[in-house]
Amino acid sequence: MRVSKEQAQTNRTSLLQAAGRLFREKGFDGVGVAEVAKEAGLTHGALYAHFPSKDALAAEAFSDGIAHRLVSMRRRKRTFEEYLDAMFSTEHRDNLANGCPMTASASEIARQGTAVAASFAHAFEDTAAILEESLWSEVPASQKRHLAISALAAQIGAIAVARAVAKVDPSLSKEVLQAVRNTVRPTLPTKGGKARKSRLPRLPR
Amino acid sequence: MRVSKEQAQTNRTSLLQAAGRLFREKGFDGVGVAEVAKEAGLTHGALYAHFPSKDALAAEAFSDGIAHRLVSMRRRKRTFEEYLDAMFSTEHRDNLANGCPMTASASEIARQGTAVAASFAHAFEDTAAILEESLWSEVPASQKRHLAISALAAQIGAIAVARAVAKVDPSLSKEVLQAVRNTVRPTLPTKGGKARKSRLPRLPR
DNA sequence: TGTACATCAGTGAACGCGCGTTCACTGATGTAC
DNA sequence: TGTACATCAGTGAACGCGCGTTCACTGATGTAC
Repeated sequence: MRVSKEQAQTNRTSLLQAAGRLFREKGFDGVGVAEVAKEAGLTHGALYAHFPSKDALAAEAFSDGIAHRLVSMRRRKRTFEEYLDAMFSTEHRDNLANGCPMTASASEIARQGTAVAASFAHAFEDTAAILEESLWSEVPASQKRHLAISALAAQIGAIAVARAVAKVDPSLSKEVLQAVRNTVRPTLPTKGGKARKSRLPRLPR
Repeated sequence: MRVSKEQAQTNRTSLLQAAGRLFREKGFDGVGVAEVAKEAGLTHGALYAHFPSKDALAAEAFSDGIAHRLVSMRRRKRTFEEYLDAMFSTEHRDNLANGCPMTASASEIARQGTAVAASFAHAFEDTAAILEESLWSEVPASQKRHLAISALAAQIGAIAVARAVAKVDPSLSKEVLQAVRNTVRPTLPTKGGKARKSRLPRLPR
């Protein structure tokens, strides 16, 4: 039966959230539309009143998931090092459902439709831009984008590997996170002596 | 009808190769057993004379693909920098079919069975060990494993991202490969002055 | 070496199943008078 | 404000389809004599 416009909008949001979470946890091919609808408290038929296809749902759920992450990153600003701590943490590794959509689906994106790929590209650029802003002023401007991009891409690999081996070799899993985390930490310009690895001045709050 | 033992062995190998290639190209869920069998010149029923299930086929095809890569890496030794050149190349990015199985399936491994995950863990350790040996003696022994692991994991992320955005933003795709490649290059100990980024003495052949 | 027979890799029809999608229908919502 | 009616979000049965797996059968291979 018909529902109010507010209720319809709420249902649409529920579908997007359920889809985002389930796709992150089980992959695009690992979840059916019926499961998504059920999780949102609806039947599968209702889904097609909101989205023309599963593909369209996937693309929109991905964008939506990223948008929420960007908002929360911008709201509570952190230093580059603090972002690294969060990105390479075992908590992030173990939290598929609420983790980064890019990280969850990285190797599957190339096999999805163009809509999902375009969402991914924008998500990557936007997230890298936030990371770039978090780098303190000591880092030469010319290197900031370079650093942000490589930190983000390297983290996607590190988390994917850490998740893959987590059950089978937990110590390797932690080792990978630590190794990559240390590698992407920027090297500051030398001051007469040897190069310093960053030891973090905080951004003004 | 029955075939000779040699032929049966050949067919088994064909199945493994076809499975490896197709799974790399389209993902585990993107290929059916019928397609694998057809690619190997057989019917789907024959597959079950060689493997108990699709899962078992996937795990063995993965191990087999890695084994072949390790053999070819060990045969033609390269320096660490040469490995990096190959790993972060656009050729590797565009060659799903013959690329690294770990890179092709990274974010899907955690959702597969334990057999595939165990194969992945061994593959990662073995590949990292070869990279570690390729690092020239100037690098402190204590850092070698660390460097090898982070280069490998970071590369998996870089290639995944580069593949995801290749169609939609080719210049970002190249930028990611270059940025991560430069980041994982080891920093040599300083000699009185500033730190040097590696400029590559060759391994003895 | 030649013959009879057991073996078993490979074939292809058939199985149940869950998938994405469609559609006739329901009934509360929103609207026109 | 009250009534009649059009709208349309949501339901659930049904669609065709391809999936992984099973199995009775085939016939060349391998083996025992």
